[in-house]
Amino acid sequence: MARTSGSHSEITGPRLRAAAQALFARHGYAAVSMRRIAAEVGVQAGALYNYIPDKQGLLFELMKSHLDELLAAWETLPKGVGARDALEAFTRFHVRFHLDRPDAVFIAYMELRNLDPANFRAIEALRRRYETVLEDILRQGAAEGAFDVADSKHAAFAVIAMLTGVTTWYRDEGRLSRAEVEDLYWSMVRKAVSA
Amino acid sequence: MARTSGSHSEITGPRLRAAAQALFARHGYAAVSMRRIAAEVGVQAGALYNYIPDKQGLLFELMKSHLDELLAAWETLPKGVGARDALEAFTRFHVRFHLDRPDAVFIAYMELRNLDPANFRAIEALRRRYETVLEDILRQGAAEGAFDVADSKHAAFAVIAMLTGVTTWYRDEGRLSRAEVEDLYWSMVRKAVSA
DNA sequence: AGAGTATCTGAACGCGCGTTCAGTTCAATC
DNA sequence: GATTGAACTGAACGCGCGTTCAGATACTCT
Repeated sequence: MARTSGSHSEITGPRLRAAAQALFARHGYAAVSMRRIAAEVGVQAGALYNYIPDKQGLLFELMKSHLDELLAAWETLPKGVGARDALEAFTRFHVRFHLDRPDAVFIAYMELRNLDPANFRAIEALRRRYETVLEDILRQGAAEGAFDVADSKHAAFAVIAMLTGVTTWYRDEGRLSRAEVEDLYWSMVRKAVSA
Repeated sequence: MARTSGSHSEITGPRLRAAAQALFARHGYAAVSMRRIAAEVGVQAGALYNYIPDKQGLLFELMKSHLDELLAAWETLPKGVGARDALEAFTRFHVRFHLDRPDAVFIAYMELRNLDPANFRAIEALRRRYETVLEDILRQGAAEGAFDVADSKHAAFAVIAMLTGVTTWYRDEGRLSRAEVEDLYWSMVRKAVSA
């Protein structure tokens, strides 16, 4: 299925994921039916099962691909050497990445409890990897004396929570540009961990 | 109903709210059925309607009473006069209050999208009032020159997001005491807004 | 033109949902 | 001990759920 020469629509798979992502973000996984997703794509509900194993698999794939993309994007980002530069890069990267994908972010943070146990463990592991990125930066900076963080792990949690919160209020039509938002958060993060 | 001389159980109302709060926090509003709540209370589903108008009303009442309590608790808190002391009081109060009510906090932040429009507006207004408390503290501190925050409103959002994030990782059995957690967050908040 | 195949429809499956309500239970009151 | 009335049961209501699948459809390839 969905091979190199489909007869009807070659793009139903991506359209399905896009529709599910928007609906899950807006109404929540449990409140969105397969029929509603299908209607958005323009097919009957049964047709969706040519592209996904089941509803749970659809949720898992959305969350996994989001986190895979997050980690991959960070790893390919060119960055400096010092802890301070790394922290600034991380802060700006996180804000920018999250502002570009509000729906995926919302789902990744809110639908964890709707994952099957095995899927939950897989997603948690990816999330933990990302948290460790910041944790390592903070630890390195503390060792260098550039930062004053007594507890790198919990400081990392606090910073990520603060940064991710940007998605709850930022609107493209709003008063602040993305660059201004980046600056605002970088200013607070920089001071919060400073020696 | 539920007057001073009920025949069966005088305490079913509070037990219903407690059960619903725990289940909603754990599994989400849309994923919890009235029958499951009823089983937790030890009655049949129909009996619940002696205490609530409907499922939506139950969710609304949980969220509203949480936010009412939050605002009332802040307003009765004795506090100093300066912006710095007010910010410390707010920070410690917020962390303590939220650590004491993880389920209510979770629901208040995650089930907004399951509220009917009218209920949503009521809850949003209460939330906005609370955000304004911090916003005013930051603005006052900036005016006094004690803080360096260019944008009180968005700084308030960032600080609240950071503080509320404590509920995602804190466990009573964990390494840090509540006092240590308060100190940790106060240290970061203080520096983040400092001049 | 005909075969082959990816795709989708439309109906059906059993099930659990929120909510209602006539009837039952039971403690308090007279 | 009869009456009251709050509390609760148990069954029922229509409905939408996730999922399956036989059959129809429409495209590609020979």
